[in-house]
Amino acid sequence: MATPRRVTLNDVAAASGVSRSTAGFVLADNPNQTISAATRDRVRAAARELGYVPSGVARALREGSSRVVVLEVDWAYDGNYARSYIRGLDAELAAHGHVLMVRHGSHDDRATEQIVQAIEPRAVVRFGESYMTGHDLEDMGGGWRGGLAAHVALQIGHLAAHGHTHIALALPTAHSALTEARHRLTARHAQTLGLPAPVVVDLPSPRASGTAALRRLRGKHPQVTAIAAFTDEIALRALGAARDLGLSVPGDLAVIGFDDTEGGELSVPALTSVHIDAEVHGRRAARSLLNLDPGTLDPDPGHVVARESV
Amino acid sequence: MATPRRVTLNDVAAASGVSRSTAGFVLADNPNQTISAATRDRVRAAARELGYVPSGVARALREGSSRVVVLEVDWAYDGNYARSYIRGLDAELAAHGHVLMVRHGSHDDRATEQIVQAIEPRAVVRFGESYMTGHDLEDMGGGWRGGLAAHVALQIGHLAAHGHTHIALALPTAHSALTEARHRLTARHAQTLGLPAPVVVDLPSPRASGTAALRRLRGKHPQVTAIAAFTDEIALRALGAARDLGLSVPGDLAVIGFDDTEGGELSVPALTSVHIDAEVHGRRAARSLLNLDPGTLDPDPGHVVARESV
DNA sequence: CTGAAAGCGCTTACAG
DNA sequence: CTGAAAGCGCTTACAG
Repeated sequence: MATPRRVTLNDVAAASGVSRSTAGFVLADNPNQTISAATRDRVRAAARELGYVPSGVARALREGSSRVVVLEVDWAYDGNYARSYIRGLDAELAAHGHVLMVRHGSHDDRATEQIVQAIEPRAVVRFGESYMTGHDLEDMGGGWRGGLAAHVALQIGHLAAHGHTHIALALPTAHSALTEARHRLTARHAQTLGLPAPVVVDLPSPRASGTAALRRLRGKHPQVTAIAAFTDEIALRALGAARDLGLSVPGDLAVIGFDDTEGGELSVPALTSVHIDAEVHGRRAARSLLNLDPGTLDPDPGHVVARESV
Repeated sequence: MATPRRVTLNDVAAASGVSRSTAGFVLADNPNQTISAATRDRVRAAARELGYVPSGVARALREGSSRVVVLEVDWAYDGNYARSYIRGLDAELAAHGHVLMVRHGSHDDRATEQIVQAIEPRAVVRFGESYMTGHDLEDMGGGWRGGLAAHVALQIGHLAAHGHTHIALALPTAHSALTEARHRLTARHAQTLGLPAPVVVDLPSPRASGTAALRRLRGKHPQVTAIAAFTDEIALRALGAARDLGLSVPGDLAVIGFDDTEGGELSVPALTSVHIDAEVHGRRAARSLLNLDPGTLDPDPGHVVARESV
């Protein structure tokens, strides 16, 4: 079973009776070359007929980088944000002849280095990066219009609208630029609303540890009546801990999630959360990476899904 | 800011005063060439000093495929199986100079084709494939020893041990080779235990649909006292549906998950599930892909985490 | 309007 | 023990 030899540009050239150069110019739609319509048609037909697909590897060697974009993500993510972001990024890259690959796990520089050496991607993106900054994204990334700041405002605003003033922000154990940004934005919005600065709490897994952490929080900060969680996952831990402590939710303690997962829809009580559609974030990130005009797509503003936990 | 030109084999050869060929032979540890120890040392030192890293792209062009392995995964997965599988696969590939990349989303052939064209990976693996088959994996993949069959036996056996005889298997809406395998293996093990063939049920999202589906199941198959779910995620839907119907768990209906997620630990009632560590599966899949000796690693047999739902 | 040629960086059969 | 050379498949400046 010899692997069928791949169809190359040479084959296309031979089949259409032109030189490889000419075939290449036609297929690349090279604007600095004028090729007769007849030749163009012949070359295109031959390419189609032979099922010619350019070798990405050869192209990458020639051009200095491949048409691959690598997205680095940490482990925990299953919310709507990640899914829709990746969907958007993927679709937009595909529309411009690029391919998205994701790299999982904790990312030290050595691993990234290895990938760069292995496939020389056009770009390496860290998940969540454009969500925080968005400098060049006209207020879309970290901004107040459909960005992280806006989503934080939705979360804290919902709690405030239900009369909560002393809020704890539950962040994951491992800090990152994104947790910092969340903290900063949350504090800023609380201030805007005239609320005291939120205290930060770590509600770790497994369940018993989370419960212990919530008990400590209640002891140290008895005024806290609501928890704003970094993710639904962490909000679910808050729910479990509250239950272990015999606290009623939302009576004794309100809990609001972030990024609306299915787990939140099914929890007891059902979790109130911020729903975020990041497809446009993904699309714009793709365009920005490819140095294309960002376009006029507006990010979805997000909304609170009010269920039972606030 | 001119990008610092990459260090090539030519640079190493020049720096150590040998030809490119000789440098190449040394760095590849080519066994058909005898190179004097002095030369070898000079070349190695120069490579180290210059920070030489071979270009994966050039190598791929020359060798016909890159040292990249692509893992295709569908969307929903966040259990221990996937994490540990990917961890093992990644580590083992890395140990042999390869890099793992994952491709997300539903995988039509066109997308796969594009990736193959773009980076010519050494292999493309579908997530879960080796879990089902495992022909060449000495009973490890689909087999009864630390494989899918064994894990299914754990799940159904736990239900049987609690006196359940009429079991429903909750499969995802979208069928695949893996759902087929689960069904087949579940039916087989039920038969082994002398139980009637399990009925299959689809408990879809959103919550209301899942509830309706469970109601129909109860109407049609009133004898069913337990649900064995394809994943924890689906088990959680069963829990939500049972709650909506006023059913007590496990009193009126027992539910057992699969692949032990954090969501199951936090649910109400807490979910009993099958815990699976697939690191060895991942490692052996890597070795098999690379045509290496599978080694002597034994897969973790898995175990039931008994909580409150059975 | 079209073609011959160079070169991206590597591996390795072949000739000394 | 070491080197000159071919070739993987592409793109594109240059010469006709």
